[in-house]
Amino acid sequence: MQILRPTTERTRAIDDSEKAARRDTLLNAAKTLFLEQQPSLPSVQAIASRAGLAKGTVYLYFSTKEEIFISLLGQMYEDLLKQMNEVAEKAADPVEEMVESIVAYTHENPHFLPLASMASTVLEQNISDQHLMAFKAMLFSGTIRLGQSISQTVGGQTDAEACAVLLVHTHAHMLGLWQMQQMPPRIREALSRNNMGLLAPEFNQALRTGLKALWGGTPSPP
Amino acid sequence: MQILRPTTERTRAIDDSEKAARRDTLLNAAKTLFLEQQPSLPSVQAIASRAGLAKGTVYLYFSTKEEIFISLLGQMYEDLLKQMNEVAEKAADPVEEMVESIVAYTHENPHFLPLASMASTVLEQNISDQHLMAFKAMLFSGTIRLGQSISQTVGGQTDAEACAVLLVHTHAHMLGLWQMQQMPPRIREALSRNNMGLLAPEFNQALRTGLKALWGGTPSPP
Amino acid sequence: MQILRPTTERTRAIDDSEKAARRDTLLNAAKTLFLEQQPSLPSVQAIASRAGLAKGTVYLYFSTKEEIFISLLGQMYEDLLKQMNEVAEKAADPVEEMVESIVAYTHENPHFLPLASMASTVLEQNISDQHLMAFKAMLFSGTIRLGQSISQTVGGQTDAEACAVLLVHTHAHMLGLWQMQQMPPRIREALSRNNMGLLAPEFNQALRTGLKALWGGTPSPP
Amino acid sequence: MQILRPTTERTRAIDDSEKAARRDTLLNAAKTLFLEQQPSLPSVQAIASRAGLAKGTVYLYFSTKEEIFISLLGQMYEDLLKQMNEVAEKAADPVEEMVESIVAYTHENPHFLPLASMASTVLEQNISDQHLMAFKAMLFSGTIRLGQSISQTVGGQTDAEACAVLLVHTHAHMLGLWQMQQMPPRIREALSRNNMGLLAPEFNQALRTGLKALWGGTPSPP
DNA sequence: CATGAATGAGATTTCATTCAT
DNA sequence: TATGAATGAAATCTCATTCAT
Repeated sequence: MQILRPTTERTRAIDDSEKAARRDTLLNAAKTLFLEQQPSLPSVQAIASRAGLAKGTVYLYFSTKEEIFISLLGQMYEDLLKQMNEVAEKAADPVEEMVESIVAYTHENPHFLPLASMASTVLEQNISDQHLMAFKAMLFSGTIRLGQSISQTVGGQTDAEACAVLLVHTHAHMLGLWQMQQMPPRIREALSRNNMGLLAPEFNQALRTGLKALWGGTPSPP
Repeated sequence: MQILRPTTERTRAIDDSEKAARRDTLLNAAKTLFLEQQPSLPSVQAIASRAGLAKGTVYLYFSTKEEIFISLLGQMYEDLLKQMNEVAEKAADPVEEMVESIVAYTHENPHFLPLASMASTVLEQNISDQHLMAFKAMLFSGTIRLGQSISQTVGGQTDAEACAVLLVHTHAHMLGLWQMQQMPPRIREALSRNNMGLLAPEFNQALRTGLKALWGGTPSPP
Repeated sequence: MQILRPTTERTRAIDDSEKAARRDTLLNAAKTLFLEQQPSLPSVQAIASRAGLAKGTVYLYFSTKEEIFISLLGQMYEDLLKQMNEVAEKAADPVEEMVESIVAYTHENPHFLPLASMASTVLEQNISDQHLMAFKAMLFSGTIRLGQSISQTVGGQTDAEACAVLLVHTHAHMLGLWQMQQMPPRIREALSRNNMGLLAPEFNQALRTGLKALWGGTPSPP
Repeated sequence: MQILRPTTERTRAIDDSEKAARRDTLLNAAKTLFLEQQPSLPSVQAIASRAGLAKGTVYLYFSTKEEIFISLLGQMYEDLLKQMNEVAEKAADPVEEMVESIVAYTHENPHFLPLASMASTVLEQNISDQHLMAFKAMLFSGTIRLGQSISQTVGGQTDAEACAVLLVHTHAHMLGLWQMQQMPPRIREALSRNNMGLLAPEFNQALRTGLKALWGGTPSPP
């Protein structure tokens, strides 16, 4: 009696879970290739080959290449927001821990900020309004929810909405800082040699500094 | 004795001023076209035609298309830094006035932030190390200088270096905020209709808020 | 005693009449879609969807897309030949009435001539020899039969074979005329505006003229 | 002193005659390939390779693949009309000689009728209105001119306009006949084996028969 | 019988850059 | 210096057909 049949042996994704798995395979292939050839998006052919599928198959799961990467990015935002939420709910010093959460996340997901930086200039240019709105809606609800968590944790003095606004600024700050320090290693070294390291701020440290300033008005619980 | 020959009839730029003029013609054409078809960069053919020149001629003045736009962007950063410097030197409330200076500049130069947002992901990917370093060096010295001005204006409690660091954060914040609110008008409207306006913060106002928080620790002169 | 089970709920065509019905459903879907998007053949996916079936099911009934349309075309030729036969058997002026029969048929079946025009260049390129021969055989026997009818009606001076040859010419003439006048409406209007209407002859009238000339030698019965 | 420099050594078509030559090279490559793989149009890549040029170069001379073939077809119609004109001007029996002219032309240019048969269903579907109108205008003026020649030759009883109309019918008949006899050799043989040769009329002979009937009313000069 | 996931060949077109003239 | 012809690498996306389920 056969019970265990490895799903990987199926050549067709028939039910929804198999389809989701195949979608994930494609997303992973896209992620891997993007990491290899940053900052340009890999071609659909390359993604398909890496996933062991045909080019046409990719278009069964995503309707444009950019949709693949928005999807990847959306997943990451969701993960990050969830992780920050968990932190916010039990943190003694939410700001400090949020920063650490972001820093850790970007470290574990090195394609997150490169992709996030392409969102407005590249990715959002070739996806349907519907997908874009879904992405934004997810971002919105996650931000609101996180704002509420933080507000509750730090006490009543900062309301949820103010927290949400601060989160938007946090996001902007993170994006901008990352782009500033983003450059080919040889350029970074050259800047460093010429004492212009100011222009290539170390991301983690700069983020801590920046966010503390931004959230500074928010009193930590005594 | 100079024989009068109308410069407009000359088809070749012989001396340096003529060359500079031709370069400017190209930069202006590039700027105009970019404004028309944001957020994608216009083609070299389009830039050349708009400038009344042939495609090959563009490559006598710039070695890649991206170099044109980095050049345009560099000019704008220079202008903005200079303008902020003037403000910083005589401002009563430097932070307030710096924000207004940025807001005014971005208003007068609507291609500034779109281009700045493409710097790390698009423009810097296809220019020579040399040009990139020149761009960074200009940015560096401008930042240092502005930091000094601000430091002097606000008094000795905040040193020049700290001001430079704050300027880097200011830059990051501006970039990130702009990217967050950047989206097709119909998406903006849809967000607004769904009470998700939080995700499309009004740039000027958000920048004021953000920068005040960032610079907040800096005491204004009594 | 037949148990009532609504045929529409059956998802499988078991007996031959059900299979024929399903085939007809597909043919109708193909016809409708072709009329909508002339002059290109609709996709198999579109035909299947319109018929309420899956794409793979189409291939249970036809082995290529072109076979669907050859089938449709064959049906129409059969109908037309039959209709002309009826006319020929009792007509006072067979040529005159044949023309009217064709004109009426093409009017009632607007997809007939567009498809017939694609026969040699598109449809016949992707069907099996067997199907092509069946199509030709049907055409042949129909032509022969009609030739005999006409021959009998008009009297012994024109033999059946000569009539069949004239029918082949009739067919050719009809096809060619239709293709000449076939063009996008805006082009037709432009031709008309420039007094080049000669190139877009009105089909019905031109067919009458042409066929009268072709059959002219055939004496009508006194 | 170098005088003769073979134009074929130039790698760039600078002046108009060189450009025309290059266009011809492409048209010839297209013609050759079409003859080899009739009835499908060769790919642009194949045409470019055959011409010893790059794919992009093709698009400097033609804006779509279909434009190449309409151009080829237009050239052929022009040649044929001119040739028929010469014949008509001095022929004793214009109809007879016109038929021979067509037969000879189609024999020497075996890609003529295959392409002409694709005109309305394939070629005209992907070219600009402008090119299509130019094609039609050429056809129109050639037809008018030929009609006048014929009218003059045969004497005043058939006016030029009637001749033009007959030419349109001649064209239609030729197209239709060719399509009827057009089929893969093995099918032709099978028809023949089954005594269905009627359906694959020998083009030259059938054309003679058809055109004589069409032009029959036109009295030859005594 | 029916399904629809998977395939993968193919086709068009753009455009930055080079380099012969 | 200036030109613009030529290049050719991409890149996206469609769709007829197959075949595992």
